[in-house]
Order: sequence, then structure tokens, then C-alpha cells
Amino acid sequence: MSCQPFTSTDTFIPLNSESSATLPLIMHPSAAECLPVSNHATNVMSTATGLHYSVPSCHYGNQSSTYGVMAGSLTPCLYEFPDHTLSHGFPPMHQPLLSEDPTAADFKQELRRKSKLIEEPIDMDSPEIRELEKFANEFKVRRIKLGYTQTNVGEALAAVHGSEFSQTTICRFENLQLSFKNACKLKAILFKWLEEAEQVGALYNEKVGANERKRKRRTTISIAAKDALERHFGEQNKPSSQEILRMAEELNLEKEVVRVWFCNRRQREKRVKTSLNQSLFPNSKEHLECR
DNA sequence: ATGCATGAGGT
DNA sequence: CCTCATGCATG
Repeated sequence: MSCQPFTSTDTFIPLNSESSATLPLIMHPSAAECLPVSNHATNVMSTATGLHYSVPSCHYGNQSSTYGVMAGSLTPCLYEFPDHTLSHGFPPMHQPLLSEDPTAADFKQELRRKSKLIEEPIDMDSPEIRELEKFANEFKVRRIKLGYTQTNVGEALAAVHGSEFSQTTICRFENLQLSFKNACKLKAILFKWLEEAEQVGALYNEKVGANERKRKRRTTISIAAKDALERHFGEQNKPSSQEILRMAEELNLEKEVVRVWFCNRRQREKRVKTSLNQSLFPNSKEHLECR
């Protein structure tokens, strides 16, 4: 395709295998709306690479799908508002023509729906969100100062929390790619850890147990398929089982894969946008109030 | 850093 | 079957 993934990044380069804050990839016409989230505030130079566990000899490679065409540029995930808070695409399409008491049933559903809608009042101007954002940035800086990688932190968290977290989660926290609620929860934990870690001041080695791979291989969905899925998602973000099956057959994917794709897509769609992206003005410098 | 996956808890 | 929090696997 017309896309070319990063060229470097061999296997593991301890230093700068990441720093991919550029996101140069292609954008699907249907989803090119969000800006890439990059490290803006501070000048942290490199994110810790999370890949330093030794890869044994994973040779399960029978992937017939086209590789190298990473199309992961769909929605660079900034927080977004839940559909009901902002704009949404739910046509009022429930007209249950059941037998007995459509009114009651309908009413009930309506109620349920409503009570659901009245939950989190998520304001992006909320001081809480500002604070969260600030903490996330600070956390990263201090974490690096302590010499911890995201993986290290996740492991060390067991001490102050009880259980560990993955590199993924730490990463998502730092980049505010979690739901507001989730981020708040993690913030408390991370805050606690940070304090203790800074007191001790040194990185104590955690055990690095040999990992067993247990999961199914990640399915690689072709760009064409993703494109099709995106299109479907545009008009129906919650397809029925039937529709899912149909798409699956059409795209030569397992039904489960399609179902999960929609789940993940919805989840993404729902991310609450914190103010993390005040730096999304590529043109204007930064402040526009001076003078 | 992020895509696809899992599993717990809800309906 | 969904949502949500999470994470392995992979780009």
C-alpha cells in the first residue's frame, strides 16, 4: 500500500526504539480526525522501551496475512466524550412490535437507558482532569528520573498496591488513554508508588520471570477489511449478531474477531477527552493571551 | 505505542 | 452479548 511503517527499529535497541511520537502513517478517509498525541509538555527525550524481555524463539509464525502494513492510525486516541455527552449516532430506533405491552416494555427500556445516561458528568474543563493530566506528565518525568521503565513501574506496583500492572497500562496512563475513572484509580496508586520510590531512590530489581505464552496469536486485519469495518461502524456501531456474521463472512474473518473489533472500536470511541490535547494547534505557537 | 484479546460483571 | 479494565503480542 501507500504506507510505510517506520523503517528503523530492528529488534531491540535499548535507547530509542520508541520515540515514535510522529505517527506518520496513512489515515483512512473515514477516520482522520484526531491528532496524534505526542509528548508535548516536557522535553522527555525517549520513552522507555518496553521490550527487553528475551524472546525465546517464538516461531509460531504462520501468519498468512499481509504484514508490514500497519494501519493502526485510525484513531490516535485522545479522550473523547461518550456518545451521549456530545454527538452520537443513535437513531431512536426502537419500536418493539411485540405482542402484549409494548408501551410498558418500551418504557422500561427507556428508563434503563436514561439512568445509564445520567452517569458521569465528565467535563473537560474540570479541574480534576487538568490535575490528572498534569500528574501524568509529571509522573513520566519523575519515573524516568528514577530510572524506571514503564515495565519496571508496573512490576514495582505490587509493593504498594498488591498486584502488578503491565507496561501497557502504565503507558496508557502516561498518555491519558484510559477512561477518566480508570485513570483516577491508577493515579492514586501511582502517586503512592512515586512517593515511596523517590524516598528509596533506587531501582530495586524485580524478578523477571520467564513468561509463557498462552494467548492466541493476534489476528492481523487487513487494511481493506479495516476500512470496511470502519465504514460499517460509521452507520451502525452496534451491529447485530447477524450483521456481524455477515461482515465476517464477507471479509473472511472469524465472527469473533469482528465482534471483538466492534467492542474495541466502541471502547475507543468512548474515551473521555481530557484536555491533554491543548497542544493540538499546530499553527499557533502556544499562548495566545499575552500582550 | 497500540491492535486484538480476555474475563469479570451487567442486562 | 455488552461494557470496562487490562494485558499479551506486535508494529
